[in-house]
Amino acid sequence: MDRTAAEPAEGSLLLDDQLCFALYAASRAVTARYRPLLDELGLTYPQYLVMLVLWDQDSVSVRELGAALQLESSTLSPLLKRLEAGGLVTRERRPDDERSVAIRLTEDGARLRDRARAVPVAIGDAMGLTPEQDAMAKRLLRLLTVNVSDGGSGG
Amino acid sequence: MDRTAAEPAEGSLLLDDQLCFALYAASRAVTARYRPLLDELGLTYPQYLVMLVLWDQDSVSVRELGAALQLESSTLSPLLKRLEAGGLVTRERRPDDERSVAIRLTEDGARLRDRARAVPVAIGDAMGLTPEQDAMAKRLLRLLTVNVSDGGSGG
DNA sequence: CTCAATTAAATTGGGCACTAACAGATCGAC
DNA sequence: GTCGATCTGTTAGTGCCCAATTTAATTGAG
Repeated sequence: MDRTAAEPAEGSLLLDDQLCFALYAASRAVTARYRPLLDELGLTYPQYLVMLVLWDQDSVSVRELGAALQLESSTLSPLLKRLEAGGLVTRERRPDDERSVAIRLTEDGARLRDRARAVPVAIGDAMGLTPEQDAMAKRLLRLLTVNVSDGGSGG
Repeated sequence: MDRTAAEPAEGSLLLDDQLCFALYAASRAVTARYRPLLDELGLTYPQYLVMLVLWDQDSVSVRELGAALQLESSTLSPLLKRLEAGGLVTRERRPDDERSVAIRLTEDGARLRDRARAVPVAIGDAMGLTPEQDAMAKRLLRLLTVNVSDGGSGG
């Protein structure tokens, strides 16, 4: 079995031994790759993620968006105002609970979906992973996210 | 319906089909997990990454740091000024090439290394991946980073 | 029921990070 | 000495998190 590198020591402080750095670098590289594609749609990367949720399920509250994207409302509020200013969504208080704000697509926002369809195809192509590698990466990243989020220190 | 194992459609716009979202969420979750540990060291997460480089190799230029961390000088300059203000590093022009700025650890900065040793251990524990999963994740993330950075559209 | 306290949802403000675009200084070649 | 290239720093805009505030709904004591 050929192994790319030796097993790093348990408490290594070398940058290249850190999974966290590989994760951080990959995340920024992917976001950078999205940028020119999303520029054409007039979206930033987090805005694109919000639109993905709305294209799947229209009329969600800020709180529900935060739950889906694991983002705080203090991140979403200004972001949603920019989407509203761009004419892609509307924001209005829910009549039955005026603490909540319902986010809905405008016609422009709904129309953008067709143009956005090319984006994940192009990115998937650029990522250059086999379907098996893609599935494995998603599985590992979700496991990591769950473990790290749950305050669990269990191995 | 259960589509956890199903192969997502090529051009799916569902949030949960996107590897990019799994990556983005994992990256933020890991950073959040680091926060309380790094708070005790008086470091932010990117500052910690810079310190990892310096603990391995003292006296590096801004350019070299940028190459190691894949960050621009416009990110590093203010970050390094904060580290300098915190008394962890010094910045001075290189005598042989006064365009370059040499970043060096102060005694406090060097001393911090011992306290930092517990950090990757705690994080590794929280991540809860087996050594095989950890190695696989790093391998996939690096492959992803290279593919996505190289402008390659190859599959 | 009425009023105060508590909880919930969203917003606002401040600090750090990231990017793109630009400005200053220095080096090397000529 | 001039010119192009290199290295660093600065500025403006967005995103992210934390802490504090505002507004609305709920709960509890009388």
